[in-house]
Amino acid sequence: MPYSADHKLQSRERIRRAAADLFCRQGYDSVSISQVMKHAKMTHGAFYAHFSSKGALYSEAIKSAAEQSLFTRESGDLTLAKIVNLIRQYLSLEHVNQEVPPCPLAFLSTDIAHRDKHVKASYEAVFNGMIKTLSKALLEQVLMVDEANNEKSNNKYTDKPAEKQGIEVARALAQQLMVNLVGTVSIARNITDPDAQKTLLDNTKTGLINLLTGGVKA
Amino acid sequence: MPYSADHKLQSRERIRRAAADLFCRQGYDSVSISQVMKHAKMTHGAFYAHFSSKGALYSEAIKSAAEQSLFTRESGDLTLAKIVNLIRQYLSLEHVNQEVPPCPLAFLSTDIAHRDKHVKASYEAVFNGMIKTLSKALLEQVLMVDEANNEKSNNKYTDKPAEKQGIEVARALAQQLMVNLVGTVSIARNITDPDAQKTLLDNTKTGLINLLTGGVKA
DNA sequence: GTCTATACGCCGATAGAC
DNA sequence: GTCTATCGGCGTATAGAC
Repeated sequence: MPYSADHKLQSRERIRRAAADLFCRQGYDSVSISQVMKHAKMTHGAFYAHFSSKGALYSEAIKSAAEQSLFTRESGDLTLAKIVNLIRQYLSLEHVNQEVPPCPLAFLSTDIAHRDKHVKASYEAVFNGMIKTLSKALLEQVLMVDEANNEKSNNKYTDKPAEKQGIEVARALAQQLMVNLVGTVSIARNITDPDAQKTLLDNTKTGLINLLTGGVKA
Repeated sequence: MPYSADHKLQSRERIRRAAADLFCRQGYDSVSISQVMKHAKMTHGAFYAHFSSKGALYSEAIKSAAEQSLFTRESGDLTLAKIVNLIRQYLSLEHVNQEVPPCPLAFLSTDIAHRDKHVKASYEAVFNGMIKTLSKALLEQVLMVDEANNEKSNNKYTDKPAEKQGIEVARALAQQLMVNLVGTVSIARNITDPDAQKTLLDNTKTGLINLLTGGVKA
């Protein structure tokens, strides 16, 4: 056995990472297998010892991109302050310009819509994972805000236990957050005027921070 | 002159529309010129009498898609009620599934990021047009809401004329609106579970309507 | 302006040596 | 497992007849 099992895993991982980087940068069709393998320091022919097709690689690349993205890297024991920090990084020019590992949800969204169900399943899994992480972290915050609000306003959810209601609110909040992040970055990538780009990013930034820190301006 | 000038314009417009439809459905790379021309009831070779390259066609197709999208079709003399209606249509399953002419901003976003500056310029022009239309319509609404709020809360913008401040708020509101619409549809397209898809769309729907009709729940 | 025919290149996938 | 070499197909773009 001239090659160890570990060596194969390492090669596979190099391909996965190279693919994640290139696909995020150029999209599915504009990246060739030769190109990926070249970045992974191998040749074209070796590819099929690791993946059955280009589509299968794409599915893996989405997960790999998610693993490397700032979302995963910063999400250990998320506090509200950390979430705010995450928002700032996500909506930074560095992220839009891919100077940091980008979020596949924003950088590959329309590309994925044209692929098969396995690829979409990867996207969906990444999305659900982020929602889960976020909503769990937001739950505590939501309960605190609710408690504060209940003192000065009528509670229209009195027919439900506070905690169960909180979970729903937290999930909805997490979804709103993700939608705003992905939408803003998706659009900002196609805006060439740097001032307009910055305005767009900043606008969402303040909007989201307002949303999370109580929701209401006045 | 066996062909009238009008005939040429008609042919060009057929190509433009066919391209808009196909690009939105399949993305740039997956659509061939032969395919576009077939939908336009012509053959491959005739294409270059109308456009200089596939990229030039793409740039035009983005504008064509915008012209046909529900956003343009419904935006004559926008009232708040019409905007709410627009939001409902935009965030409908029919739009996500492209049973109505789709919004290129949501359906082509990552695809466009990989093309040249002319293509991006088209995207940017469409985006700016929509922001302009929306913010103009929202301005009136914002001023009304401000007036109402000023009676029961402190106005933190007292150092600026109300109208000028209103324009900025309206633009910010329009951007937030667009970001939410584009982000939600971009993500929802890749969600296979119909229930999760519907939840996502509905969640943004209520969030945006709350945002527009005063911003605050309580 | 539209047609048919074709030049030319690139890509995904496979075959077979080492 | 990785290499080199190649097959088969399809893409953009062009040439030239009508």
